[in-house]
Amino acid sequence: MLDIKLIRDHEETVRQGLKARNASLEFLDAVVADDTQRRKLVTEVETLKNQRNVVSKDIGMLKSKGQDTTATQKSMRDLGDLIAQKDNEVRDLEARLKDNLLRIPNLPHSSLPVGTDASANVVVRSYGTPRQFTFQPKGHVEVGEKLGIFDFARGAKMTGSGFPLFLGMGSKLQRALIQFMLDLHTTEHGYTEMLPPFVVNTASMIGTGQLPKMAEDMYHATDDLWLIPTAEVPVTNFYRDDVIDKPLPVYLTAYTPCFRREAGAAGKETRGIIRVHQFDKVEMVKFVEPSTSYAELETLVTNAEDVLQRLGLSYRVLSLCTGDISFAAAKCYDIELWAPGQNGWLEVSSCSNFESFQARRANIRYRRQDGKLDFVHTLNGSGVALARLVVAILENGQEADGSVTLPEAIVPYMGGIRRIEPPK
RNA sequence: GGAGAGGUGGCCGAGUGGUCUAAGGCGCAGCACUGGAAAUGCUGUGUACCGCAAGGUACCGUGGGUUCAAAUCCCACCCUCUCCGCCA
Repeated sequence: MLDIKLIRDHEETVRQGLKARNASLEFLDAVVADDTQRRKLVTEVETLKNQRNVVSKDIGMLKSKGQDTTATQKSMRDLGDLIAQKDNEVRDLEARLKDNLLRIPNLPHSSLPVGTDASANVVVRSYGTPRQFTFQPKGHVEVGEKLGIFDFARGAKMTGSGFPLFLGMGSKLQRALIQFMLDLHTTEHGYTEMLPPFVVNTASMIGTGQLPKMAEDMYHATDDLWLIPTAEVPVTNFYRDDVIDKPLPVYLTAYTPCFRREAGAAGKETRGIIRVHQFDKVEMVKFVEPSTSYAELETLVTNAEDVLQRLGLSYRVLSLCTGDISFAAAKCYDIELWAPGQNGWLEVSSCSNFESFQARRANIRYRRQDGKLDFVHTLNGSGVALARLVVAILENGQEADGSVTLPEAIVPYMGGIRRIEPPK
């Protein structure tokens, strides 16, 4: 959520920012109009309330002296009706104002490349050199099916398409990678591990920015609970409506499954486990002092890169352009893994600085040096997303005989297994 | 799911319709006293919104309602604790 004062005082700047990211201006227009109207109305109704408070106090005093106050009470009843009526107007106006405000995306940071779509994203660095194959590398579906480590047909039978099912070494590999990443972030990068609920309430979804706009992209359960699309939601909401009582920065990390309806995405990358409705992910979340958030974003990205470097995978880091960053982000780096079977790049991490956008929605504050309360800056990044990581490991590690050599770093987590062999 | 108790400022806790402008305590900050400290004393100490300001308005779990006036009365809901039931 943008600061209403920023909109009030620098409307043109806000307008330019929204244009740069191709956002609709209709919500901004509505907010500007309602804000003016609201302030006028609030001033009016508060004057009336002051009148009522003063007179009511008098009534109390007069009554204690035994005087008759019937006439005053009658006129106050009318005043009360007027106040109630205006209060209702204010309430309706504020509800609409808030709802529209929640639909305005964050403003892009000045350092972003300008552009309308992904083609304007900029590669800021690359790591590793893609392996040269002596044979034609296969896609992960073919590799994995031969190894018997997943069974998409049965996943589709028990749930539906897009719900992958891992078996045997595939299942173990997922588990090993989760363990490996959590250990890395907790022991070397300074994060505290959390295992949060996998479903959250509506207030949490609003807090991180999924609602109200992205309701169609998520699974909504009974009791008004939502399946989380990312651990970002429960972990960031850990401090919702709180004043953080420990020194900043606070780093948290969590493994969770992620559930995404991917509404409208059918037909694109639907084969295998590249785009699915359920996947596992280790997420990193930071709560930081505003002045440090861009430096913190850089280290966040390197924390994610560290995972990939240790696994010996080739990747590139992209700075997303103004037209391609997500709703709540002010700046975002994507990390993409090289997948030889796809002959292309796979997004496995998205690291974003939300500045105070989420903190303002979720009301997450800290006490500044001068004693004043202020909103923190929040950041999060995948560290990293599974399934696609598995794709890269399978496709990069495949051998001519159909086996897959695993990255050295994961071997201890696999109980010493270095290679997944096809069943005899 | 059932029964009972409860939810008040950073914390503890009083307050059952009218100077509540929420007592008192703890904590914190400043000052005094002191060689320095402890102890003691004094002073200050919530948030948001409206307003150029003076000032005003709102907030006692949340949302409604009654009333001239609600922390206080009524209704619904949420959460916590205790016990019972069910249960991996």
